[in-house]
Amino acid sequence: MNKVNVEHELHHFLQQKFGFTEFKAGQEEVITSLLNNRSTVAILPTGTGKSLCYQFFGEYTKQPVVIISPLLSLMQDQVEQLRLQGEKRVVALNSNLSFQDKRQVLEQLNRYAFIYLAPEMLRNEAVLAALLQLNIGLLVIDEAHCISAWGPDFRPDYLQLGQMRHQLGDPLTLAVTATATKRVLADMTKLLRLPASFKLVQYSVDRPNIFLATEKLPDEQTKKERLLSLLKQLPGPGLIYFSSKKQCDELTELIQQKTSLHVAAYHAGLSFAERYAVQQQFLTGQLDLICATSAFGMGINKTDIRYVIHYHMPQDLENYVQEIGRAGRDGQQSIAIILFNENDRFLQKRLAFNSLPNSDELELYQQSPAALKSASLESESAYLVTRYQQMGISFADMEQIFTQRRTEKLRALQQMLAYVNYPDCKRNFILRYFDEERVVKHQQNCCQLGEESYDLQQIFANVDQVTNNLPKNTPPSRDYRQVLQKLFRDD
DNA sequence: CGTTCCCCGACTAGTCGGGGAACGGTGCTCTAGT
Repeated sequence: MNKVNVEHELHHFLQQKFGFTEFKAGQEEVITSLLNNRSTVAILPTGTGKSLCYQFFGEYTKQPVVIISPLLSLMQDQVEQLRLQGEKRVVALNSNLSFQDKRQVLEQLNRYAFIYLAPEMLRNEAVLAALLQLNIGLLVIDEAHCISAWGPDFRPDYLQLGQMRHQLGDPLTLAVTATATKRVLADMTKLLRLPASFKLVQYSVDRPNIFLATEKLPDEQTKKERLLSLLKQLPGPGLIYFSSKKQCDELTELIQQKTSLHVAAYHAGLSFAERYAVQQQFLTGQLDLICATSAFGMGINKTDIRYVIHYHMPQDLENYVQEIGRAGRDGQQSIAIILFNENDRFLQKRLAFNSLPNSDELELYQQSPAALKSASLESESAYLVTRYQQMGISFADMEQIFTQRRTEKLRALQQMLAYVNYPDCKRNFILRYFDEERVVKHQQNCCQLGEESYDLQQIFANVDQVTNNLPKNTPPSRDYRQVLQKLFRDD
């Protein structure tokens, strides 16, 4: 079949199976690359329908697709979405399944077209054995930046994915993410052990419809006042990010008291059910804004978020771009604002340092395996040391790895601070950080230069059209209570 | 790692400063017992 016919057939299939008339940017390129049997890394901006790429491949080739996903809620969403599309041969193989259900799924794994699981699940030998029986058509690493961002100090099983991939017979692989610097891309390909011939499909991280601003405030009190005044002026819905659960709760309460906005907090201190309820209320428009920690956001498909405010700047620009990328997916004008106080830098510094075991800790654990064992249930760093040991990494190497990792984190934080203080076009700063050679011309509605003031009314001049102009592909709204009941019917 | 805040004792009756505590994000899985 010649190229034109193939293209025609892919479009025809897209229309028939998914009901779309056009591919979004990058989708066709990724799918074609996979159909040519080339492992692919896809760096596509948020909201471009990355999951369609592998869904299409699975449906088109009728081969099973295994998706490695970082979060249970993300798997849940994707499974539901596929079921809504009429695909019933889909399963999330995780700890939400009862022992019996899990055994049953594993015995009949070949009945499923799409299998979701977390990297930790691959440690389970029964799971690995069942996957080996399968003729995997495509292995997908969803949110693949997690390999580099979470693997070394938080989710060590991400570091094992390359070995797991090899054990599964080096299947055709697709790694997808919205953000990756050259260094993160190098981490991904190395840790996944991708063949040198892999195809890179990369689009700019730039989101031109998001105005970028940073404001320096002398103290906490002025910061709060500025936040409240912004909330009274900004069109919603919106999102505020915090680096502390405590302050996230406190500010949620303050906003409830001082404004008429409907607001809720979202962080890991809440139960799964509470988090799910908040998320659904936000998606269905019952909440005007969410105050959240970095726990919120991955896999959130809300197209009309108008602003993302950072009450605390994040630890690096990768996270920043991920977080502000949740705004304006409908393509309409949106804004990202960092409220910065000099003391905020210490908060991030603490977080960067304390997440990793220090040399005293390592020495203690090395001398006393009993101390390590008893601590590993409670202490994050002891758990990490245990897992590194299981991977066959010596204490000496661990010390080196953690030291290097700390240095990297500090360097990334320095860049974040440099961004906050950057006097020139912030958009260009981001593009440079992500190694893009392209330079954008600074123009109206791009960003705030230096510390000049910016005019919200002018930026949002066309916002009235915005709120009434929802995109056509909005998923059908569901009553979250029904879903919750379904999820917890056994409890 | 570094700031902030609170307590308390010391020199001289309210301020100075030293010590110490608090601050702090992201999630998977498995197990035992209900």
